[in-house]
Amino acid sequence: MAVIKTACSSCNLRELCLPYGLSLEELERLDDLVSTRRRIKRGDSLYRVGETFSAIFAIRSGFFKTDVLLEDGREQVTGFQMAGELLGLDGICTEHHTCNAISLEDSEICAIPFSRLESLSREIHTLQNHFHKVMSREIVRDHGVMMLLGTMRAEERLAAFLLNLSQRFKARGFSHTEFYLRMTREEIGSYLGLKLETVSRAFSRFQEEGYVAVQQKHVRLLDIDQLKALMNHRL
Amino acid sequence: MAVIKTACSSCNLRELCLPYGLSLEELERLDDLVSTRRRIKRGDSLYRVGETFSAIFAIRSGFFKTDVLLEDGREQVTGFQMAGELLGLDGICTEHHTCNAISLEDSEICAIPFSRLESLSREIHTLQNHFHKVMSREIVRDHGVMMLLGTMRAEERLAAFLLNLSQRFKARGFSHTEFYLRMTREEIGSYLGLKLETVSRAFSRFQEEGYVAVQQKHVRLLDIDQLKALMNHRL
DNA sequence: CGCCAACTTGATGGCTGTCAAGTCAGGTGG
DNA sequence: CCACCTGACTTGACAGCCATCAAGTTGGCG
Repeated sequence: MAVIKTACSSCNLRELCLPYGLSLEELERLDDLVSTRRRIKRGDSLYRVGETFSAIFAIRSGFFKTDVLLEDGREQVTGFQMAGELLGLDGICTEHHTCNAISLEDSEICAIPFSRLESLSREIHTLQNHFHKVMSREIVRDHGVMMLLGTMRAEERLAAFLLNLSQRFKARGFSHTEFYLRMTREEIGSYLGLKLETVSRAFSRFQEEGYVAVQQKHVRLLDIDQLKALMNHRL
Repeated sequence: MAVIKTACSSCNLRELCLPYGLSLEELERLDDLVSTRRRIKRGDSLYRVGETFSAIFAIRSGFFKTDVLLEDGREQVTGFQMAGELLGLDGICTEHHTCNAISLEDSEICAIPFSRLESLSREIHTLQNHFHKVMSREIVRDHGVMMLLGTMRAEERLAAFLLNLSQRFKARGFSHTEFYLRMTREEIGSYLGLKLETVSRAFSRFQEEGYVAVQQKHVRLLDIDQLKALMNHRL
């Protein structure tokens, strides 16, 4: 677990991450707060259910999943997170983490001690408001997932999932039509409320229809409009 | 839309609602902020998708649902809210509401202008932290719903739903074994990702098994342990 | 009293889960 | 460098849960 000094002011994710909208002077104050950067190896967890919560984490590079486990072993993946996104918001309410955060590739995160974040956001209005927006965005995102799980059929869910990834890669300057999936079919399935075989079959059908080209974890979106249509109506 | 002056300091929900943990002096400052109480008639909406967000709302009495609509008409109920709970957190991130909040019985709400809530929580640490916890709790709650929608079967979902209501009524001093459902079978179904017929059948089976006694919207929980067992394992 | 929305119950079908076999890709060790 | 091994993935056959369609019942309200 390497620890490196980091600086938001020089981070190229600052327009996506917590610093969004801050002035230079404010940025420097945030630098003091973001104390440590940590490397997390693929497969390792950043935090686990039950651990005491003391910091939220910004992903500097890499890819994570969060999941919740039921007593009988069933797993629900609650989200996939990429660079610039925050992890750990679930821990605020009970001061203990309520899900597991597991890295899906070698990653780097910035730890932000929560009590100090609260102090600073009492002083910097912009930071306070932005943090509230980030939490609210998480709530809205969750509502989208509930919609997906509650009303959509298998292929609609997968289309929505791919389009969401596409958009997020685009926002980070990567190709929005071609990318590698960091997660397994089983993890996609868990997120979408489907079995891995169903995910696999949906991929195959998308390929037959010419909407996507899939080879294992490599995906190319060939017809985004069709995917959108498929997600909205039911064709 | 009647407007009445209200006071957190004299509200009997203050231990459940936003004032939780505040000192008397702090409570009085919150009173200044919670400007208006409003009555919402059954079936009316408190806010709708797209409206500009300016305040969050605390439910003083009554019962609400929040829902999201898909272009093709599909509805997902994202939650049911009762006295002491907050509505409108979804609107913070875009400054526009992203779901509809509809009252399921005649209700009263307190409007809390959001910018003033932010100001005050920059001054009152306790209020700031409590507000963060409320938002975080909402995120955790959503994860629970995702688990429910993603991994549970119809009867498990209904059992989880009934037990959740039971617990929340209990926290408000009402019977946790006997209550009226404010929502229709269709709304329960939408929340649980099921069709109304499936909800109805699950109720009937619970009744046959002696777990509950149902008559339309009146529910009595007869065997809470069995319901819990049904939710966790799969029997 | 009659209407209508909400609910219950039955019959049928289809989507997705389950079980099983086989393929593919990447990593390890000889 | 190649053979082997393992985990991830694909594909097929079948089954079951829940959706759909349909008819009938109940209860509340004008």
